[in-house]
Amino acid sequence: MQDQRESGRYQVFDAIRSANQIARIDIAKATSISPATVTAITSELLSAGLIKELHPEPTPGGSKRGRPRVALSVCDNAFLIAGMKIADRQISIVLLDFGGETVFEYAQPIPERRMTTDELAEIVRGGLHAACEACKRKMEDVAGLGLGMAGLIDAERNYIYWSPSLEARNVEFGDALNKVLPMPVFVDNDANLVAKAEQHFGEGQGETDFIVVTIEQGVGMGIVIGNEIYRGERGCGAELGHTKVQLEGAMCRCGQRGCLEAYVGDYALLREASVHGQGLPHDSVPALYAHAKAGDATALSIFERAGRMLAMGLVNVINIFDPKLVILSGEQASLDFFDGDRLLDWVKSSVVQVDAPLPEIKVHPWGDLMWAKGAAAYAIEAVTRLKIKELSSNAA
Amino acid sequence: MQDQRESGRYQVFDAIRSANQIARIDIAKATSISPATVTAITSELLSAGLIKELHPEPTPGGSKRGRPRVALSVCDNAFLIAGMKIADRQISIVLLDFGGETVFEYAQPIPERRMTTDELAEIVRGGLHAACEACKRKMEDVAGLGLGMAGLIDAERNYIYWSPSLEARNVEFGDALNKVLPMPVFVDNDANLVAKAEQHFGEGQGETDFIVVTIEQGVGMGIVIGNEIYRGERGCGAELGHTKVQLEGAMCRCGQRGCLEAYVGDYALLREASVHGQGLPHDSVPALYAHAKAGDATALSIFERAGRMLAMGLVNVINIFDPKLVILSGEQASLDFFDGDRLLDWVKSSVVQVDAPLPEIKVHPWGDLMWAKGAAAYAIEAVTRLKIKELSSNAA
DNA sequence: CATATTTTTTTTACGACACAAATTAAATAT
DNA sequence: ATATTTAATTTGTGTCGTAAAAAAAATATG
Repeated sequence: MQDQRESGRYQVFDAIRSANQIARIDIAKATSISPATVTAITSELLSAGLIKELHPEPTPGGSKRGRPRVALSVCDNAFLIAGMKIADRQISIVLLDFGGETVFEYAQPIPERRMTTDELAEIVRGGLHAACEACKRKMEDVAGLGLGMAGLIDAERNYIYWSPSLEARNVEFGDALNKVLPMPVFVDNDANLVAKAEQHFGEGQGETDFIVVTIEQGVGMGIVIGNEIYRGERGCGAELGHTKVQLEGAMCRCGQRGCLEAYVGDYALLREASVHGQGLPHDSVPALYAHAKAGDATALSIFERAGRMLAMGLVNVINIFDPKLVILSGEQASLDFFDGDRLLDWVKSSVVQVDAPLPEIKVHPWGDLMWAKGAAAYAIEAVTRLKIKELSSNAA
Repeated sequence: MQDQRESGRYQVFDAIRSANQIARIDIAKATSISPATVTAITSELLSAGLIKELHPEPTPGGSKRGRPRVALSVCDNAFLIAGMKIADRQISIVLLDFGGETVFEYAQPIPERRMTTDELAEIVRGGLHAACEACKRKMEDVAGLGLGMAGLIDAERNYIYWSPSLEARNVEFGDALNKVLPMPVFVDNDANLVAKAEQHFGEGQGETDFIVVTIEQGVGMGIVIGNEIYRGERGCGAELGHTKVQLEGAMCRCGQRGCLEAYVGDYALLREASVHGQGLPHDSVPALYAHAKAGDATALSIFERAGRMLAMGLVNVINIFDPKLVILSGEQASLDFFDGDRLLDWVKSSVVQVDAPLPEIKVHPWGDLMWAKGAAAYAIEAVTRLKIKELSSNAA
């Protein structure tokens, strides 16, 4: 984020991780760093134990003759990384090795939705401890923890302006966690972490600029510009869900009117159903959706309007950012509610028309664990940066 | 934009320009480059004629004793730079010296609004020629021309997807201009150029990240992130005016419905007035505004609704970018129409609420020439980069 | 089967660059 | 006159990345 100094080392390492396994000469090609420098850097990373040589050499892309290329890969067991998502009623934890492979998954219900800072910190500690126990690792083995939660969060400071999980506002949550956890912790808004997940494991692999829109209870957004999450001045931008789509519009749970979320959030759909009465279910979106599927005109119109509003939000994002790629990310069910194809048609007909290809819009359904994986990806990045910084200064 | 290689030289040069005059040691402090390197770089720039020593030494910040600091400043007369804005009915041209001081201003009516590519190129050439004549300079003296116009423009390619000034779509306007002009030309969307103008001459001086919203016939936006204009993938982002603020809303001149511009553009205001009849003027916004000022309830409500819609647009920008600074830029009259203070109150009450200072919102009225000055600032940047690149490669 | 060929990796030598430290320059204070 | 202070320049050093050369490790060939 701040300094691009140890860029060489980081670039090389990144090339290795994203390629999974790659020979030195291909690293040179991919990064346009000279082979000589690649040798220098890799030998350093090698002796630091961050990467390893794959000796059986499963002939990656090579040719028949000549010295065989020896593939490098990140040393999976160099560090253990944890990612955690704090949701309403449960926490999900994933443990990844340093290469990004899932080692263990774990979930645990939590008692209250809102807690004090110390209670929540204890929940985090306890959850991580339990997960480590369950897979017979020590918590001290975990080199970093990424933590995702809803709310307005300044990731650079591990600071929480507000979160539905916390009673207090303006919490130095990083401090509270450092008191009970031995490893560095990295807190971020969950939508940003979905962006990280897409970048490392999903549709954003290899892309330097894209936007992720998450659809669940609310609507979130993660903005990736130049491989970095864009966070704004105070770290609380990308609030697509509270973008206004109607002057003096529907009441949102944030207390303001006309927010996108007040039209497409689950509570917004149920609110409409309940007002109408007429036997429509108003306590479960899937149930309501079943009625729509069965052809109930009212239910259909509820989903249709919500979809149009969502399309409006997407259009605004595209008109503002002119991104190369937009990823619509959420659970399969949530995506179904809005009927991907119809949604995309609306979007395409409403963006500023240019005689150039429209931004690509990919729909990417995925499950609950991805939140935690995104958190872990964030932690892997941070730990890598730490370790490489250590390396650079040790060398000096 | 692409490579940060000759960063040292550029940083030093930039420090000199933005400080107007500054001693070497202060450059070192400001850029945290060592004095030794500053000496090396400045002597290079000096011998290239890009900067000069100010010998009378008007004691900048110095102290009493010791070797007196000698101030450096950019060599104003190193190059002559031109900026041009193409508007509906006229072109405005400004000639700046290399230090950013205005040398000459010039305006000229143009016959048609829409023209063929070659006609418009000829207008540009003719206008620049006339301006040079009028101040007794040769067109060959102009080292670069910045050109601003409305429309969807890919600045990096000098390519115009669409512009109200051109009959054709998808025009390689850079090529057309290169055929008739001897100097390099840099074309950009006018809203981006207002951002450049704010960055160099206005409220954006010294800021690395800010957003400029322009209010005139339409609504435009320029996004500055990390000192660079954000342009998006195809170079046609930041279309705030065509952001949707109402589902299935009012018809916009772009052919779509519900665009912000369809509520706050001048034609939108007049459309409302004309529908109502009742003696309200519907061919001049100032005239309509006079009625509002005089207390006409209908006229008032027209401006009020437009203002609320504009506030909605600003709120969306803030919720998405969480910027440090937003500059509202336009002619005094346009800003009056929307009543700055009331507008800001609406905005402040509708952004996502965080217990952290809100982004600063500055209102900056300015005149017609600023468009052209922004275009010139863009050209100065580009020419500087060219010259410093030349320097770097000549040294090698 | 020795030798040529090909391809990858490592080593070597060099040029860029920026910096710290030392030096020089140019003024004022005593 | 000489000391002091401050600014600018010079000098020598270390880092960094590269091109070119060398080495390594395989296959092809007569």
